[in-house]
Amino acid sequence: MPKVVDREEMQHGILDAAMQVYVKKGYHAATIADVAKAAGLGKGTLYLYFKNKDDIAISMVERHFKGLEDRFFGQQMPETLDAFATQLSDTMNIPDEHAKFVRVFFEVFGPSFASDAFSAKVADFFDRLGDHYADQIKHLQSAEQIRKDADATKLGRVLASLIDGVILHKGLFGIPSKRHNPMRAEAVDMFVRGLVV
Amino acid sequence: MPKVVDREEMQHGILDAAMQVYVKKGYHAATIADVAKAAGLGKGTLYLYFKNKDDIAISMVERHFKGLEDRFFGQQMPETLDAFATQLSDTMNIPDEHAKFVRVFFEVFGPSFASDAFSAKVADFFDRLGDHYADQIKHLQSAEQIRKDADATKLGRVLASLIDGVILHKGLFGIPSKRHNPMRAEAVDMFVRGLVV
DNA sequence: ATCTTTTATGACTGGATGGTCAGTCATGTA
DNA sequence: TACATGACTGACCATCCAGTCATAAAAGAT
Repeated sequence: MPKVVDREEMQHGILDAAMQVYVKKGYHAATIADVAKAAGLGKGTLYLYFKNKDDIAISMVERHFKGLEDRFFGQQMPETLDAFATQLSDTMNIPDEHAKFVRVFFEVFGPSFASDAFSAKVADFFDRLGDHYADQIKHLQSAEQIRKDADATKLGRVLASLIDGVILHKGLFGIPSKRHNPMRAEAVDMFVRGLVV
Repeated sequence: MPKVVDREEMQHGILDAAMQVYVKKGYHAATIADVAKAAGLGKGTLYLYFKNKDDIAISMVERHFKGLEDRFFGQQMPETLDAFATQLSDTMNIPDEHAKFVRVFFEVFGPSFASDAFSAKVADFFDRLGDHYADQIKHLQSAEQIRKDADATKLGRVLASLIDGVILHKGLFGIPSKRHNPMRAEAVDMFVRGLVV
């Protein structure tokens, strides 16, 4: 048997390298040669693992969104308002590498939002997130933790926007944690105040 | 005197055409020829009014941000919490043409955020917006309209993020007004509830 | 009419880069 | 040691497009 390579591991390595390059130079300014160099590979080698430049970008987003999915949806149902608040705060405390990705994502996929299909796909993510929060709000309502006249569905969707806004601002403007932390706290506090009985 | 043309009017027309093209195809996919055609001009003519492709993008953003400046800062000091709420709701009710611009903006300038100078400039806009809202919150506090223990500065900045989040979501996902309106209302309500005495 | 200056044009060019492929290398098998 | 096969490479090519420029058109002045 000849030389054997773990394809997935290779792809991961290339994506890591690509990410570094894209965050630094931007996707369009970066050439395939740049990415290859950063990955310590020849240009042609990349094409053994990815179909073309677009394929790299798409794979990158898929890998990234998989991570987000866990982050946003992988929480347990909170039993108290305090627990909910803590979860929200944690969710908004996005790691730097995710934050930096925001820029690349919009550079690459900004134009894709012109397509209804693509747009719908991302919108769906936030709709589901809204629903997810709505469920938690409803749960807290039935547990008598928060006021019952709040419209859980709408509120969930707004919460998704709020969280996304806070995260995007960190990602785009590179707000350092020191400044971002109190902003998070205040955002959660603002929201929570609207919920107390 | 020979033929005379209103430069500014010409530039405006070109920017309008460019905007249409960019929103539809994306900035990088669009060629100068596309823009020229949309503007009903020859390719070379564009170079009489703009130095190069970048210049078009930059001028576009400048014109756009000037509009935003008015939109965000051109409000009078609210005397009641209700008035404040109405203003906020109006601010978030962004016109479609502004909303669509969001995508183009991020496509073109996403990578620019890697530069500290650029990033600082945009961040400054939102810091000023935060301060602007902080002033209004303070004013309402001294007018005994809202609770006095709220930290106006932090709250102002969070409000800026919230508003931006809501606007971005409309722009990026193309949420139609019919769905966006109740979201706005809920966002304002959520915020206002955190302010009542 | 004709002259003069500004405005308009689009064929052309030079540089850049995504993707290919003919050839080389590495590794395990017989 | 010879062989087989997958992994790797980078020079090369075909394409694309921003920006230029030689030429033509437009329009006010006289």
